[in-house]
Amino acid sequence: MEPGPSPSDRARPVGRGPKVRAAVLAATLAELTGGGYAALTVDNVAHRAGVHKTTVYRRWKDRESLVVDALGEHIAADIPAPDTHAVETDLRELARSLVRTMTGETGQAVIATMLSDAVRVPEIADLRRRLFDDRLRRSRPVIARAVERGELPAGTDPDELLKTLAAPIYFRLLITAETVDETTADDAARVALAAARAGALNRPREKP
Amino acid sequence: MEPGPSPSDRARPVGRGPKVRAAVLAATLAELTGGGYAALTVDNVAHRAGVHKTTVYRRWKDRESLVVDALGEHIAADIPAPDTHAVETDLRELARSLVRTMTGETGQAVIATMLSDAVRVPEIADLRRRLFDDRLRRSRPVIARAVERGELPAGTDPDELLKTLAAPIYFRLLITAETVDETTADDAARVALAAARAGALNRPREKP
DNA sequence: AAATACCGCAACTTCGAGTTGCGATAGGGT
DNA sequence: ACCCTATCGCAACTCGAAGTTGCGGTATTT
Repeated sequence: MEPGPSPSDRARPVGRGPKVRAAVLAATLAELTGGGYAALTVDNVAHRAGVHKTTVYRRWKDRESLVVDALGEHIAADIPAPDTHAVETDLRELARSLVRTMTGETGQAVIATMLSDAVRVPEIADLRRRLFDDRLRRSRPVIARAVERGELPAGTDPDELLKTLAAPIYFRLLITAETVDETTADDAARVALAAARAGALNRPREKP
Repeated sequence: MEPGPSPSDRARPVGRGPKVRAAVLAATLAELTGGGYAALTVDNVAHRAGVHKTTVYRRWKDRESLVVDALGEHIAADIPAPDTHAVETDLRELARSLVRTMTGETGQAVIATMLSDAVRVPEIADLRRRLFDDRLRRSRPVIARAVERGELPAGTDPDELLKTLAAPIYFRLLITAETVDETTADDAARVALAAARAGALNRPREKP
């Protein structure tokens, strides 16, 4: 479509946009870390961004779209993908990295929002899946290398191993609400490694 | 205190209470399974319970207290505590039992609510902790018996083992949103057992 | 059958989501 | 430097749900 009424014409002052957008999204995340999704009001976000409520509604359809956008900006995390040439340390570093992001202020706000009532919004459910899928995709090579080095059984399923590594961390953070730190990460790494070495994380073998 | 104005007098028609209370709490849980915590309105609950909104507010301070009560009625779960005289089957049965309650309609509503914005309510955070603590307390003997039988290393930490057993189930249900069934339970049991047998779930040994 | 505790009803107040019209403003092209 | 226009601020709305209040009706127990 794109009518393109008069491509030769002048005047397209689209300069104020990005600044406002960034300020509002930052304010949204700040409000999420402060009071959570339920306590997030568009008015408070606007005030914090130094902007009027109407401006927010001109750029975002509703509160939910705003939150979706704000979370979307903060899932493109930079995951190191360690390569220490030893499974123990690689797994430990992966687990510690996860703990760092999950216990950070914004990380906690992000995951809490994604598990809050906002889950009813399909886009947010998608974001939640992508959040872990990204991490999974970038961490798979670490496991593959360990298998190639012969440190893990040949049939080891990278995804199963990585989920086994992450699960206890999420569990303690979300369910039992224990304090999660490097020790938790190291324990998780030790458990996952033991299970993998015992062949409990192998791909399901097809029946002969 | 209890003034007890005239204990000899007659007429104390306190009969209508329990019926209303039960109806409202059931309606609350039904609304939670239907639309979640955010979509729960007192008016809808009242309608479903065949009761007027005012009546609800006469018995509960606000929406949150109502939800706290409704969830509280449904955490006194009946957990079997299997005893098959073999760790493999005991663990498998524990995991399967967890999967059953978590994938049930009310079970999902309960856990979703406890992770929703209602977490800001301290009572609900307490309930969430108690929810797993109860299960932990009743399952500990199962592990203790396995250790006594020599099926698990002497220093095995029951709580660590049970958390390792439960974590992947919660994880797949809450984070990756995979389908969770008996296979998931059996996999979790296999992984936890392998880790325990490798001594990765021993109590932290004091330094000599 | 009568007394009392409980409930239904309607009419409030308050607060946040989301909308609208108008006037002010800032940034880009010339 | 100047104008043009997209964008923003402001105020005044509608709407729905939380929570409250006073009055009159109903059920339950003795």
